[in-house]
Amino acid sequence: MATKTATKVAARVSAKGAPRLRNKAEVTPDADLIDMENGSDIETRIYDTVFDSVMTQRLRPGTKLPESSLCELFDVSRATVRKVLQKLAHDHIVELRVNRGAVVAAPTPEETRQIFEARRLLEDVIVRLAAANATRADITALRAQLKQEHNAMHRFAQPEWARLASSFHLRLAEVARNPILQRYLTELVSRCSLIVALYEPPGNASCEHDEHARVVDYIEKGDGERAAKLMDEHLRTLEANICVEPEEPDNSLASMLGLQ
Amino acid sequence: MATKTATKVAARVSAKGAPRLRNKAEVTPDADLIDMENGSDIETRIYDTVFDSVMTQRLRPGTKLPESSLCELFDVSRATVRKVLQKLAHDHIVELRVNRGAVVAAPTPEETRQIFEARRLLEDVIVRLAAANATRADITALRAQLKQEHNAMHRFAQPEWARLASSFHLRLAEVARNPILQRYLTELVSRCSLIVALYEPPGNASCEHDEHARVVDYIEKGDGERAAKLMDEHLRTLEANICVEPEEPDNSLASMLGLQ
DNA sequence: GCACGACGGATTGTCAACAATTCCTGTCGA
DNA sequence: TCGACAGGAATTGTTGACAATCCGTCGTGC
Repeated sequence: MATKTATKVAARVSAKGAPRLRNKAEVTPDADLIDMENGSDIETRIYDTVFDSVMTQRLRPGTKLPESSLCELFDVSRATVRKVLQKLAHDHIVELRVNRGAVVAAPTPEETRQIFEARRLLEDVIVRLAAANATRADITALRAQLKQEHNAMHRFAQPEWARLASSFHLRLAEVARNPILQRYLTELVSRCSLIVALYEPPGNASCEHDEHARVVDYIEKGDGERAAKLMDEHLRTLEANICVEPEEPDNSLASMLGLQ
Repeated sequence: MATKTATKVAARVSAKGAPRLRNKAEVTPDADLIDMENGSDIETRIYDTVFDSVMTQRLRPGTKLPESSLCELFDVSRATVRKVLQKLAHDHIVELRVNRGAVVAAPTPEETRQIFEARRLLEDVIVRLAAANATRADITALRAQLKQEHNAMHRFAQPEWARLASSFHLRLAEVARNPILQRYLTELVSRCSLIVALYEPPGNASCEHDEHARVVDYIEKGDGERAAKLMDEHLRTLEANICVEPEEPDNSLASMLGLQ
């Protein structure tokens, strides 16, 4: 049964992603354009698809990711899928259990505390850097991002909005002009999305739009101190809104069937 | 020629590490004891050996790491070596170029600036956490670590001392009680060692012992503010001591031959 | 004498088959 | 009715061989 569920979810993933490939020749032409770092096109595509599905909470924590399913979905060999899963595991997006395959990571309450603490401290540093380095163009770009976010919220486009709200924090890291800290924050933000998906009180908002806007205001003024303080409160609110009770192993079947 | 050099270096690596294995049965018995996370014993051994060789500067930046050499040195298949190299690449210890194999990473001047900036900011946060969370036992352990460091310095045991000096920073991160930040710092410290190996002014000391000791003093008093300030200066000194001139492509042959 | 292109060795990327383990399910006995 | 055990299907780990690519060298033409 678990297998069936995973397959169905994976199918949705592929539906969202680019159309299936028949062979390598089809994907080669435009590969160079997207190519970043070292990933050989198709690998980054698989990675990004899974990653994006986790960020938008279509792939929920604990979901199994069988190699064979991913193979036929993306029409690649197991070696390729395997490499991608390794990378996702290194980024703590999935958990790799020996001889038992990969599942979407499900952080424990203690890990949750550590992740949020690390994120608060890291964003504090990043916001100050952003306030020090922001150009006029940066502010304009951030405001454009905020507008998109605002629109998505009013359109009740939940997945889109969740993505944009997370994206705002990463854009801020861009302005800080330190790719290393940006990479660390990327990992933490995605893990936070994971946590929200795991412990979400149904129908709870993840990020207040106004707080984002006010952070940008302070950054524009170069007031890193106030911007950092506001961001800290913003993240504490986010953390407080998730109910992280140790009733983790419960929601397996009974609740899904509406019993209990 | 490059291949020859790499092989020679790798040979030294294996000489330092545990004795060669003939087959799997030999290593299985004590594997469970060392086993951490998910790595299947032999993989973590290869990883640690390479990692340690980089940290102690036996493997210099730019050194090639051919798969076949590592295969016969550790008596494993290419798939295993390949997995380890992927992991090392993810941690930015080696660089993986498509179709051209792995080399020990050689950070550019710009990357160097980013790494040191990230490290300074991260250690600032960590030191404050450590000051807030340190127990009596932690202080005792840190002092013991300092003593070892002191001894190694006076014995002129350079590689040992370099390892211990880096290790001190990581121990501090342990005291901060946040494994995530600790992992980030581990990555940054190892990359700094890499940089020191790349841009080292011959015979230059990497870490002042006294500064480490004074940081511990402040932490014992719970004075995170002063400890952080001191650590910041300490790291700025370290960064200032490496000469990162953009004459990177030059020192290839002329300087090696003592000409120019 | 020098630049350009082709060939061979070496190295890496990819794949498919085999071996080992786990999970599910059905049966037996108390 | 419940627990334990065993068999089989499904999934993962591993290996070896094959294909593609890169590097150094040689040869040819200008």
